[in-house]
Formats: sequence, structure tokens, C-alpha cells
Amino acid sequence: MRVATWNVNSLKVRLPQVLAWLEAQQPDVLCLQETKLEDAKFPAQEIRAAGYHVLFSGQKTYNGVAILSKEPATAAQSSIPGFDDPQKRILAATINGVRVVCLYVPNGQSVDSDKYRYKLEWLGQARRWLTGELAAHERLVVAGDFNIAPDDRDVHDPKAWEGQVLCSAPERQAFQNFLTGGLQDSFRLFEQPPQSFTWWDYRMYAFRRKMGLRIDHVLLSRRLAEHCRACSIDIEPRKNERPSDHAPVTADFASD
DNA sequence: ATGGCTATGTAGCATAGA
Repeated sequence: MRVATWNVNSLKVRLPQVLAWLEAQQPDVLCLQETKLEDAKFPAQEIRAAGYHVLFSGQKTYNGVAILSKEPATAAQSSIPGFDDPQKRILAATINGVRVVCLYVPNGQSVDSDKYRYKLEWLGQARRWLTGELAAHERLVVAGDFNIAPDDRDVHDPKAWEGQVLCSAPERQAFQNFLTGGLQDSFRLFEQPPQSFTWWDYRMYAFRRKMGLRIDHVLLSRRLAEHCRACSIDIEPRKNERPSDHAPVTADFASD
């Protein structure tokens, strides 16, 4: 089973690129973030025509998540129980016996902002919820834009980013809490090229200068990590005209 | 170099992303 995640930064703009990528890569599941579309405007027909089932939870202008899958999805859930959050950042469903959680973690803006405090609160709520999901589902994937670079290997210039949002110690601790809670970072199960990133700023030719961060992740429960065959970042879509600033990440594992 | 670029909502800029 191949499960991918991609922050598309507007599905309206990126739909042709998403359809082309699905056609070329044929993932079993694709988790999308930052669709930026109300549900009434979600391009479900176009995605179904491409051979995928689709679930979505969106809002006007900001946020919005979706799960595309070759097989039908059941037991869909679009919020963290017990956490009243008007922002559409969560979608979970069961596909082929695998519980798939699509996350769009708040950006946090800067470490001294209210948005940063919201980010840490959100991460704590997600961790509490996922602890229960792990107990209920031996086969669990948590894929999405975490907006956290887990350590200095995931940062083009660790000195410049030290203590900044996406790299601060409390955020990295929150990421580690997911791992100690029973999830594994599929990307780090394998030898990877240095300077592997999933996001590059649109400005200052950051992509061509390889000035990026690895902030999009596919985490696996122990059962799935044991059967994981590969995890890779596809930087090709970042070379497109009008690209998303994020690249897709795909994990491949045996799900039985 | 505290800028740079992209997208949305909405009609000239404000907000947000990371």
C-alpha cells in the first residue's frame, strides 16, 4: 500500500497537477492539505473521474483537508473529539483495514504569537487523540503537513532557523511525543540523501538554491513500520509552473 | 537585506503561509 501526503496550497489552482501526479504515481491513498475550498466547491467529480474515492473537510480561504483513495473509505471523522476547533485540519478514515489520519498542523507564525500557542495546544490535542487511535488501530498512518522540522538534518541552515517557528524546541518536543507515543517517521527508517526537504519558500529562488525544510511527514504505527519498504519525497512537482511550495511524500508498506 | 513570493477575498490592499 502506498500512502502519500501533499500540501497543495489551493486545490483549485493545483487540481491539474494533482490529477497528473495521481495518474503518474498511482498511490493507493493521497492526503491533501490546504485545499482552501468550501465543501460545496470541492472538485469531487474530477477526482472520481480519475478513479479515486474522496473525502473532504474544507472551509473558505484557509486550511482544508482531503483523503483520496482507490478503495472506499469508511468511518470518516473530521474533528478531534473533545477539541472545539473551527479550523478544518483533520480527516481520518479506514481504508483497506488501515486507519489513515490526514493532518494539517497550524503554522504558528512566530514563537511569540497567539498562533504559536494555538499550534502547541493543537499538537497536544492531536497527540491525546492519536494515543487512542493507536490503541484502537494496529495499522495506523498519520500523514500530513506537520509544520515541524524534527531535527537539524531537516533544515538547510540550522543556525539561521535555530529557535524559530517550525524548528523551536517545544515544537520538536511535540513531534517527539508522537514518536514516543508509538509512531515512527517512515522517512527515517531508510538511508536518505542529505538535504532532503519537502518545502521551499516561493521567494529568493529558495528551491533552486536548495533552501528548504522537511516538514511534511508520514508516520506509521509499529505494525506498519515493520513492513515499510520505502519512503521518498518527489521534488518533481516543485519544478512545475505555478507549483505548490510543498512536495509530496510517499510511504510504501505491506498492509496485511 | 525584517525583504523576497503566492493565494484568497474582493476590487486596492489585507491576511496568511512557513
